Amino acid sequence: MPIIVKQAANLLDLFEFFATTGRPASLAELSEHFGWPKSSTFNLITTLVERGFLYEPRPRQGFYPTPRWLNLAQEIAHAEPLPDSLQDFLRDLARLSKETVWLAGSAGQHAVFLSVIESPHAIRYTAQPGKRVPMHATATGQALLCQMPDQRRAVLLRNATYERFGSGTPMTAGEVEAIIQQSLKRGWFMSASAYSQDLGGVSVPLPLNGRMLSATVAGPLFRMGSLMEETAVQMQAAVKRHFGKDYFNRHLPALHQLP
Amino acid sequence: MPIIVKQAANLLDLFEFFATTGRPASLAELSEHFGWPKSSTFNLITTLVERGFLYEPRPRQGFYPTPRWLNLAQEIAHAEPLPDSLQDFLRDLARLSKETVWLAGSAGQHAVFLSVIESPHAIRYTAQPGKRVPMHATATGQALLCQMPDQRRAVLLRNATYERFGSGTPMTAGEVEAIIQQSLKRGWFMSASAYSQDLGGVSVPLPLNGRMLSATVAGPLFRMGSLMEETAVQMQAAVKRHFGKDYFNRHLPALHQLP
DNA sequence: CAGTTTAGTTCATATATAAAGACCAAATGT
DNA sequence: ACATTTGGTCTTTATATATGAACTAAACTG
Repeated sequence: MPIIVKQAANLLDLFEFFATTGRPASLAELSEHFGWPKSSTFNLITTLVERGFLYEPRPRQGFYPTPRWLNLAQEIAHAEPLPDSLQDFLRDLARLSKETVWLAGSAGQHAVFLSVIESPHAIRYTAQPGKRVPMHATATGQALLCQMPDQRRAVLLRNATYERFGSGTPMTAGEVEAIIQQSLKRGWFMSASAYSQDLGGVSVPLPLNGRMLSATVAGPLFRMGSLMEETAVQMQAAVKRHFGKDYFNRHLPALHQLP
Repeated sequence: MPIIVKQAANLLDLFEFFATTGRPASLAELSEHFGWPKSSTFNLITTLVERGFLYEPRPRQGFYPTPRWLNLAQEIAHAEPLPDSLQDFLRDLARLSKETVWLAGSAGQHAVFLSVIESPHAIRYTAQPGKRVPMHATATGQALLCQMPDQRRAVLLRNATYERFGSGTPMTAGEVEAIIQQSLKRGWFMSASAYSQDLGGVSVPLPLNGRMLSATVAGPLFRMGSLMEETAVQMQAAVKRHFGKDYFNRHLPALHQLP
């Protein structure tokens, strides 16, 4: 249903492939690995080479991405950075909670993870930047939704596709809206197996100079279950420490402030 | 003639676009900027969003690449790094020569710039990682060619397309081979307007743990013209400083060593 | 060094896809 | 509150493109 541009997606696959293998790869290897016809693989590689994104570190030992990727990615990240204060804040959360923590933004009907610090526990929630979860069915997403103008939120929730992911998945726009209002009154957003099985999490909205973000702490329900309220208090305190005592008053008056 | 995968190239264009503008862009903006139909632009953006490579920093203010790009690029760069010693070496060359210096590897018939430090002079040679120049017609490329097994070099030179770029461009495989032999005997590779007009440069081959690299110092001919020999001596000395006194003996016995 | 296997390249064509245009929604201005 | 403009989405189809197959060149192997 969604229109995927095949060769753009293939290029991303290739990019991810090199990131995980970390080794040069020959045409034959790539063709084999992805199940692409040799000729197609050839064309794609040629394109990348022509544009200076792929080279041969060692003669006849295969191709590898040039530092150009890193260069461009750094320029991009540098121009519209997640402020250092945010990274500090995240690190703080990670340290206090010992669970996996992340920052998310929005993209259509989904929340996208922008920065992740994984828990040190062996059993933990695992994710990386770029991971997407449905906005309406997750605490992370709801903490984004609550920052939108009412009208836009209404539109988004109307167009959402309501699928049952777990026991607590909301199935109508009304339900989601109710959860959001209730969460604002409570002061934090909660998820407990609504989207990811056995996952418990606490999210807070985090508007920052016009950017619409949210922060989440999450882990296995058996660890998080009883600690949610406590985690929420910690999170709000951390927000105030990092972004100013009156941060919520100024940017999120609708959110209940915990003691 | 070369087969370019259009949508892969478009994706690269988009990537580069964000790196240069550094701002979020809406579908309409992108469509307008590239002259792509709205529908095509939509499809491409959708693909990127679906894969977690694009998000909306601010509601309705357009899309921007997620940190995922940076993440992957860092993993890639980290797994097969240009050693720090190489970067130090480059910096040293830049400081000594006050000209633009770079490191290059090979990709098909071209040399690709992997790392560049630009001259502080207002009039200087400008380049960035990913830039490609024909292997047979540049000092940078010839310094790579000389490291190949004779047979591979022969094949490459046979398949090369000989185009006249400037006064000194070699036009046959034989000419290139002669230049290479002569340069090895001299101890360094020279270019003077053979490919880039008014550009003078000195290159040395730089094989490093199996990798086939070359280093080049280049600037406008009016500055470099009389300093080539001197620059070459400095470069060889720098190589010995950074990679060991007997580096050339061990890795490049064919290269004449300057006093 | 000849024979065999593997790797890379080219090309015609069936097929998947990019794009034109119509449509819809939501801001913005009056 | 209405009209207008702007931004985003959907669908159909002509067309550009991905690919199978055939080919060439290089690397092994005994």
